[in-house]
Amino acid sequence: MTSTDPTPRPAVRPTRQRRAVAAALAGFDDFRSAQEIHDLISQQGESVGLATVYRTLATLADAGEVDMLRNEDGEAIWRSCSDTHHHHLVCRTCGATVEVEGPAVERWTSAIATEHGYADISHTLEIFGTCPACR
Amino acid sequence: MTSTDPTPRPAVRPTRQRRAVAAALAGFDDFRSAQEIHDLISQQGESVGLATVYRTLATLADAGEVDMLRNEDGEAIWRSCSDTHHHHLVCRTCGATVEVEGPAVERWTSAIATEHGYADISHTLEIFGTCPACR
DNA sequence: ACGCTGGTTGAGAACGATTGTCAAACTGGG
DNA sequence: CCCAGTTTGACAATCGTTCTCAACCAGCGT
Repeated sequence: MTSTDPTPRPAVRPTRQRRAVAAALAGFDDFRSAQEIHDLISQQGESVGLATVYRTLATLADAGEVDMLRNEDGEAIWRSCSDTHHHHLVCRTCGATVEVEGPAVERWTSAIATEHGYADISHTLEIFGTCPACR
Repeated sequence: MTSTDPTPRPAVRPTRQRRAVAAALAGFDDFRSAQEIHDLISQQGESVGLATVYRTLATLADAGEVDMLRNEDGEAIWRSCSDTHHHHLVCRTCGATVEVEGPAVERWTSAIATEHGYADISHTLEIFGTCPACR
């Protein structure tokens, strides 16, 4: 085989819209809803459809380039993230976010899961509180 | 004071509808959506409006008598629960649920939060996996 | 540079969960 | 039995998110 390109070739094209979303994500470090991100893009003079924002965020989330989690109302909120596994400490008033790591927690969850015979484990852990500035 | 009834008097009345929701909740031990609970009630011959199911579930959740969490689609799902603080190990295939407790995790989250100056802490922690029966 | 092919986009409709509205029905106390 | 405050239900209204589909654009071979 003459390097028959084994990769399925995702064919993700670098378009103006995707750049705009990436730029918007780079502009803040707390979690924002798709609507807010859409608004931010508009304020930056760009024009990107809301549906496209959703599509792009979903793609980025699949690629592991952004974190997506749900706030207490069940809305999806996103932000760019580091590539290591971590969790978040989020201010429920202003949204200020701190990435935290807890090896012990990771160990605990897999131990618990194994103990009950569960396989293929994943978990969600988010901490909400009021940050110093908002108290 | 002659016991001037300092409580705002919640006046939660035991109605047919509330009993029906409670009965439905007692009928299963995994998490179900409001719609599913509503359907279950119908199948049991009772007739309760969907809005009432939502209202009742919200009330029960406030009272701490049911757990409410969100599945991966962001939908709210409920089930009756024990009264101690705990988390869940949920099978992502069949929904089988195990309540788990992790004092260490509770301690860790509050420690992390305090360390960063966050107050009034709450947290969510759910573990998803494939149960023995579904493997 | 030109045209083709398939990924991408946008506007708006469609959707589905959840909440709000408001008059009618119900509950418990007096 | 009456009254005042709760609760309910049918349905409209929200709201976040996804779908639809024709127009558009990027990369590639010629």
